[in-house]
Amino acid sequence: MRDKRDYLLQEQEDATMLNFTSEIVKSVADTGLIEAAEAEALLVTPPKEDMGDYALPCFTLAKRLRKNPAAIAAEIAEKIAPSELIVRVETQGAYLNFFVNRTAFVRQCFSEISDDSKDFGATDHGRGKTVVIDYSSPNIAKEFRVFHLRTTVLGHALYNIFRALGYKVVSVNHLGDWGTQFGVVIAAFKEKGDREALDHEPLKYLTQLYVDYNRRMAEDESLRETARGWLRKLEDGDEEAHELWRLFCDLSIKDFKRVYLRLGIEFDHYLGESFYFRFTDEIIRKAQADGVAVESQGAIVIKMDDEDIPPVILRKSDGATGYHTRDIAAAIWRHENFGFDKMLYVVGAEQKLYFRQLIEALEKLGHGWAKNLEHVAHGLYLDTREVDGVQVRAKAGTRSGFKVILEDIIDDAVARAERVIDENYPNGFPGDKKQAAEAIGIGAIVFGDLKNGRIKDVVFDWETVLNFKGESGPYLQYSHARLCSILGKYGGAVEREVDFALLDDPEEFAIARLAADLPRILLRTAEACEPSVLCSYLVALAGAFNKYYTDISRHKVVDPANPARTKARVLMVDCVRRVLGKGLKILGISPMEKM
RNA sequence: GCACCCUUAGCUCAAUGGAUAGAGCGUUGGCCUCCGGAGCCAAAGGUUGAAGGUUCGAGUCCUUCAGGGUGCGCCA
Repeated sequence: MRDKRDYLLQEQEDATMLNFTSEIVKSVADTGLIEAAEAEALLVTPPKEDMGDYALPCFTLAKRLRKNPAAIAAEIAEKIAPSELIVRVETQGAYLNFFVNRTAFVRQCFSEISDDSKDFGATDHGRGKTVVIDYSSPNIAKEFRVFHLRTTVLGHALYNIFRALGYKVVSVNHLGDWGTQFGVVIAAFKEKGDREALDHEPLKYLTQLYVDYNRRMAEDESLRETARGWLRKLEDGDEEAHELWRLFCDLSIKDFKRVYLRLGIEFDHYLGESFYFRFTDEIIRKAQADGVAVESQGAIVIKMDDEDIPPVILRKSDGATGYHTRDIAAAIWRHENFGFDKMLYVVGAEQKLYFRQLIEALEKLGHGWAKNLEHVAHGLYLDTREVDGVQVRAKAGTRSGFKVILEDIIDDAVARAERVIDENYPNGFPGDKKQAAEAIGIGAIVFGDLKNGRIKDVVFDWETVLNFKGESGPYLQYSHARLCSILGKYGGAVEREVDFALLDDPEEFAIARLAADLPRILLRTAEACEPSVLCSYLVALAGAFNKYYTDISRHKVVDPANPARTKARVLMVDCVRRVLGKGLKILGISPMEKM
């Protein structure tokens, strides 16, 4: 028995990482100068390692106690006796700095992470709760463009995060498969449609038809009328219109699924707007009967409390239903069928007003649960281009002439990954090169998107996306592959009972602190619906390990001359690998074992 | 015109109201006899758009202004 304190800790089988913070909170609360809850909220990590492991700023106490904050800190410090977990308390000005028992910390951290009976990072935060996530939701008959990447990748990451936190998660792809655009596409196809071209590249061809007809429609009112006519026929159940619509939908979904498959995304439900059309008549009838909806300028609308906000249009003056009507029906149907506690709409920030209207309309219709709907707004992809010699930013879209097909971007990133593999493996890659390139290219694109704060507009920059160095998906994947490689070099099974006192290097403690943070990071990510939090965390973790690893003279992991230390370090490597791998999977990126 | 969002290093972005504002890219200079160089280290780069205010403490909260973006009844 090397250290009695370690023995004591071993008996606390269900100890969690939070023990360290709760011990600190308890010790300061015991002084009677501050409440436990307040202390917990104030607890921070010092900016520099030598200042301590946890810190409590005492400024807020100064006013209440009418004393100099530095004096208060000193007073508290004096009353705290060292314990098994907290070995020392120091003051620096008004800051109270705590130093933990690092061996105990490292033991607890790595024991928990390596415990296969527990899913480290997972919590029961969402047990018994259901969250519905509405994301991606592309429009039928329109190409899947780079703009869709944000909602698709964000929604998928949120899906994984909420699931990790114990929620029941239902993903819904609210396909844009109804509305005026179908009048346009059917009219265009009837006019000069080519079945062969359609079968060859459905989305590309349908988009062409749409763009072309749309442009001519702006100048020719009769074309507009024809399109409106086809939409009416579609809504009235006309057989020919319905048949064409079905064909366009089937071909489009097939194209979308090919992209989703590459991104590793599956939806629990593909329920487009057309599915909810059957409920809209009843909703409108009831809204009118209840006096919630009124006639206005030939349309049937729900007026908003704030007169400056335009009303929700349930039925347009031409008799067709609106986008809002189908979303109202969708929300009600989902509430009846999924019984959600929360529903997230992962949709661009430009639709903020739209969702505010939707929620208010649902509340007016008597659905109190509408307060559980949240618009998880994200920024736009912007394109930079020169106009009259100046760089301007503009929304990337078909109309502006900037057209980037998502699949083309994926292909380019994958091709780039393949080139890098060829450079690094002149004698051939030991494994499935195509598969590796696919995972790396997609990792680059997915991470390149998610690392941005979601509300920020993203300027699409090839240089950044295709640069696999630095803060990138491939950097994290590479770090993971290297961790795997070290374990492969070690060869044996990872042992969990090791001499933790041998992990006494400050860098090892820093790695443990980061690794131990995963559960807290996942909670923060979910609460803010902000996967960029998890992204920064993973970069910090990988960076801490890469730094440690590079100093081979001091930190050689596998060292036959020192078997006991090797075992301890191998456990640490395995734990970092587990945390990094878990984080990457949540983001929707493949953790590579070799690349 | 009105509403909402954004503005941090040359570029792209970080920073639960807390200590000296951090990364990456790019630039310059280092580091493979040894577990994978898609890595690591270092240098240079800042009046956090401007001015007030709240606070013990503001990149962060409030007000005004400037610049940019987005939206504003029958597109989805």
